[in-house]
Amino acid sequence: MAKIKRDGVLREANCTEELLAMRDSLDVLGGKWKLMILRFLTNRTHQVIHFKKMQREIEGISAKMLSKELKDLEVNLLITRKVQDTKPITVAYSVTEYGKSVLPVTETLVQWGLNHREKIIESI
Amino acid sequence: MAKIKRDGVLREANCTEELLAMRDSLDVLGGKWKLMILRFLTNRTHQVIHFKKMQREIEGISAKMLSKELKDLEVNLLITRKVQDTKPITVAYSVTEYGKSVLPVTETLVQWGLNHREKIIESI
DNA sequence: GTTACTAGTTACCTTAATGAAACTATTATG
DNA sequence: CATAATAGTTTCATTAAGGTAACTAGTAAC
Repeated sequence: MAKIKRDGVLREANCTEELLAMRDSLDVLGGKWKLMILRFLTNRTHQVIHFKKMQREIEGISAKMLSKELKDLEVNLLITRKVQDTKPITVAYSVTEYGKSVLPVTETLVQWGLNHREKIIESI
Repeated sequence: MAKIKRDGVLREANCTEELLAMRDSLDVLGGKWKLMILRFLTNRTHQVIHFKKMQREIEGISAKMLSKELKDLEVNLLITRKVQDTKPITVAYSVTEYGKSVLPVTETLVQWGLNHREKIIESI
């Protein structure tokens, strides 16, 4: 296991410390939609993404949940929200550089999900 | 984006497909405790892990939740449960080989959590 | 003036998730 | 006989999560 420095001394990084780090991640990224939204936005950094577009393309999410989750992600500096002076007004959402740091997480989840589906299918 | 074969033709893997895979992962691994438990067990494949030990070392989990989550993980073939004929009886839990396939997921979450904590601290 | 689009918000409701504490059962120790 | 350890289960309660549908507000097209 890795060594880390704390309280001025080197000591063994114990499992507890790893679990606490994971708890931090899950507090910020956990729940049904946050990682989905981040993945969606990260896949489309070359496009302007509006609220309604996300609601249409992220299957199953309601306006209420989308609105709430977007606020949470913005507070944690993972996405930005920009009102555009169009008529009717539109709001452009995009991932921040920091938000892009979540990509390895969503990538492992996508890969695991694909593999899991294969495993389920071949077990029938 | 990667190409995948479906319906006998090659077509572009769209975001929807990635999101569906992630949805599958979250359905199996989501929630407050499952990834914590898997990480804990994966870190201790060289030890025998009993119910009470997990309850003591996974901070904040109750007997009820631990019991329920362990059942879910067992159903999905991610862990095994073995009753040992000791007095008092003990039950040994361990990750399966398939359960170990979740390691990349927990690893990225641990790393992201460590990085996130740093970022929070330096932003004060 | 009615319909439709944008981007949400609000109220109401149901279900899922979680927790605390008490409890069962077995066996051993003092 | 009381205490303590194992591995949970059960009951009761609360909180969090999530859904539906109606609604606001501004603007434009028909």
